Amino acid sequence: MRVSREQAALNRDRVIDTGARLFREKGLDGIGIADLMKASGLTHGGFYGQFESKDALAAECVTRVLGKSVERWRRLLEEGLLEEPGGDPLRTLVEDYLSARHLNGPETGCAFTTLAADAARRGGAVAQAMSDGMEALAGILRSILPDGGRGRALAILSQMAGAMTLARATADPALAEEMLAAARGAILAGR
Amino acid sequence: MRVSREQAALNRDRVIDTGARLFREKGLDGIGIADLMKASGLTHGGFYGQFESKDALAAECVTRVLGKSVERWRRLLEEGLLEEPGGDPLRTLVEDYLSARHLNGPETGCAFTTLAADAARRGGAVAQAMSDGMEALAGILRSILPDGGRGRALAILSQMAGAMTLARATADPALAEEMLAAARGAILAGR
DNA sequence: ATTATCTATAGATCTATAGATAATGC
DNA sequence: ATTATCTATAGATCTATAGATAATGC
Repeated sequence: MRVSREQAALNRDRVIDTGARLFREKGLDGIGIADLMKASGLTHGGFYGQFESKDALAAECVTRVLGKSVERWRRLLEEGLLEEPGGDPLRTLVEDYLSARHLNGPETGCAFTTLAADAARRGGAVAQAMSDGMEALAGILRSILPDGGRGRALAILSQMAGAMTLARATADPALAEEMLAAARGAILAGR
Repeated sequence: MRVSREQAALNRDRVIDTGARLFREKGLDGIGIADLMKASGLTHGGFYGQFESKDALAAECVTRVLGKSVERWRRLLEEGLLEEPGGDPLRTLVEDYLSARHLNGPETGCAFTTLAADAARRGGAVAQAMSDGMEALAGILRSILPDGGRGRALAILSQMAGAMTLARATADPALAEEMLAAARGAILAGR
């Protein structure tokens, strides 16, 4: 039954990865600990040896997901710079975020678009993880904006998150694509 | 036990109002039928005589909430026009939406900011109600934009919804207010 | 006779905990 | 000896339905 410390750490890590996916897919109230642990290949009761509560796991998942977004944005900017030294870094990020791939893959996408309302309701560590992620992503945006303004970075961040959130809530694929295109246009024109 | 048709219609209406509030406050998965009916002054089992399912009620609630937003926007524009004939209608709407009042009152606020992610997961009638609301609100925005462009209207709509959603998800009130101010600035400058 | 609402329940799920087990790490 | 994981369960909640009740509306 018992595994090595190393394996236990890997198991814990896998639970966070599973939560990161299932919470985005089903919402924080849409998946239970038992199913989450089963999807991680562990049993229900084992959860509470690794995490204090469901909220604590949710906060770790949000931190991980937004950390992955930071990594992705940095990589996109690096690669874009290498491929095309005089390119348009903001366009690179915006087209990646407001893409059909992101629209159709909420379970692997930005936590803002799937978990922001849940975070607002729960507050605490989950909301703190959201705040930290916002600061980090806004910082990246500032670094590639001509004036480097924090306000402009926050506006772009919320424009991107809002457009993807509404596009997914739509019953009409054409309206969804219009929403994304409109936001891409507004962000890239407003400079 | 049985009440008149008129009273039954009033009871049904009250359940929708209760759902409109509690769903926004707690999320679609955060409140059950039994508690919702109790909050409406009725018993659990009575629900299924009035609604086919929880999803069906949720769709009616989204329709009602976004209908109220349409009413509110129309009223704000009418009143603004009466008070100041040469005023700034877009500013009126944006300042009302991106306000501290709206930030602190999700249970009476725009459905986009509280229920969009849930609608994306559920699809069906709930997502259809979201789509219809988006079209209606975008139409109002178009009517007050100088070029009347649908793209610009959709961009403004998602900018407003996104900024409020992220502002509420924040653990830091200062960051929340920065987010709202940034979006107000971006929308009103981008004309 | 119809029907709005009621009580009661099925059957499934929820978070969290208690205590057992068995392998690790000292 | 410690501890990662297990089984089992408490106690609460979930959606939905069945069948009873009693007042309305014909």
